[in-house]
Amino acid sequence: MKRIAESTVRRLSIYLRFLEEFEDRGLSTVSSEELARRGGTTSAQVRKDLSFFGSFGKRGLGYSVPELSSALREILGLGREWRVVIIGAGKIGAALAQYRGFRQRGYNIIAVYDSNPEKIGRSLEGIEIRDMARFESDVAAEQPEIAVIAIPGEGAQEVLDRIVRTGIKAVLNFAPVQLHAPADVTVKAVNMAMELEGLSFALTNRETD
Amino acid sequence: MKRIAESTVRRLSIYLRFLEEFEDRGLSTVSSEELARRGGTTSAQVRKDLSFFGSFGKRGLGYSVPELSSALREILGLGREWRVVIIGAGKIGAALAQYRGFRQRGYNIIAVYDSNPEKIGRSLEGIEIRDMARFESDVAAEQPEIAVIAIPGEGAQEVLDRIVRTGIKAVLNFAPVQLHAPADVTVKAVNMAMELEGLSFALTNRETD
DNA sequence: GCTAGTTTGTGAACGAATTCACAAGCCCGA
DNA sequence: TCGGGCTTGTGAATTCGTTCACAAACTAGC
Repeated sequence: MKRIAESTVRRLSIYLRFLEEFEDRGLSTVSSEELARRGGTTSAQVRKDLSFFGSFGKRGLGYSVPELSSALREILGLGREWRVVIIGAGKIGAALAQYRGFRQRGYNIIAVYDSNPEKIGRSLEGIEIRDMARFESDVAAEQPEIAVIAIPGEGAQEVLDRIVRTGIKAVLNFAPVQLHAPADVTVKAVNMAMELEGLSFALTNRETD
Repeated sequence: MKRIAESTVRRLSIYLRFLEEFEDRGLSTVSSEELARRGGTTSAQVRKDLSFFGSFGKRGLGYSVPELSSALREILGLGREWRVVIIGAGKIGAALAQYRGFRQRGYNIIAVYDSNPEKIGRSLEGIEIRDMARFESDVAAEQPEIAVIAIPGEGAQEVLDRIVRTGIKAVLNFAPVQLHAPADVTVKAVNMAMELEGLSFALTNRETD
């Protein structure tokens, strides 16, 4: 398979969200034009994005909503359950544990880890908070595919190193630091500090162009 | 000024974070090579990024840490205070309100808004939860520059429309939906559902290339 | 079954962002 | 004060992603 741009994958997520909405409303077909308008892009972009994965539409008619959404779900890896562990039972970890969108899309949170004895043994929305000391042996036994880092920046690289050593290949990082991992491990960052700076940059450099 | 790529601005944020770390450690100069290694990019990229804004280094020596970090802070709009309002006092809104990194960098949360009578009048980490009905008149009086949307997807576009009508030009969106705004309003999205799908895509399409 | 009207899929053209490569400039030690 | 060793700043080359433009393929109405 040809290398797919990250921007393409992001747009596929967006298209899927609209398709699910259309599915709920019982619409049967949709054009690239319609998807583009909703997703804030162009119809050519939509068609090009889809063309990397195959040919899903009918000329003159558009795309079948159920067919395309099922194809996108398959492409995005939503056709199966994923086991997820969260590291850090602070505010962010807690907000993530309760987020319903996770389980809904097949991301199954199997445990939250923390080092704080106060928190260990309690539960968050029915999910057990476990001692971080157990992390490696638990991963060996339960084989989660995805780890979420939800701790402050200082310890984050160290935790990532531990995650990498267990063999987990996909990490979502909420700590506001740049992390380093081997090339075969995918790390995505959600960094609101960076987004805010993007906003103040835009506000600051507004009329100067 | 020439149009600056979003990716450039993101990297500037990353560089700044390292520079602040170096400042704390009392280091006086840094090379593009060092910044690149830490930031996961190349030295040429670092120099090109900076070159859009001026010439900050000394050939043969590198960049002065205090000078470059102060220049980056200025560029990123961190040389002043920004007034921020959060819409939504749920889990995400609460996590944001308590996040210390905000105030630290000059983002001053002046209020949280919600429509739930149970929550109105209470406070989150010392920040008042106000009735969403007051939103427009409060904004007119207090002139916040940045609004954060921290509510579920369904009401998000409607809230964005209200924000836009007040004249606020910068919005950070945590709702997992694609929002539409006029071109003069900058909307940044933090969408963990999308990031997760990027991860499961990577896991799914790993060895097939 | 034929024609008018759509909409896809995709090479080719374009534009944007990254990387290369090197002259220019600076520091330091002799 | 001169030369060797670094490191910046930046045009040019390259790579990557988006947009254009149109033939191919389908529907529907007559």
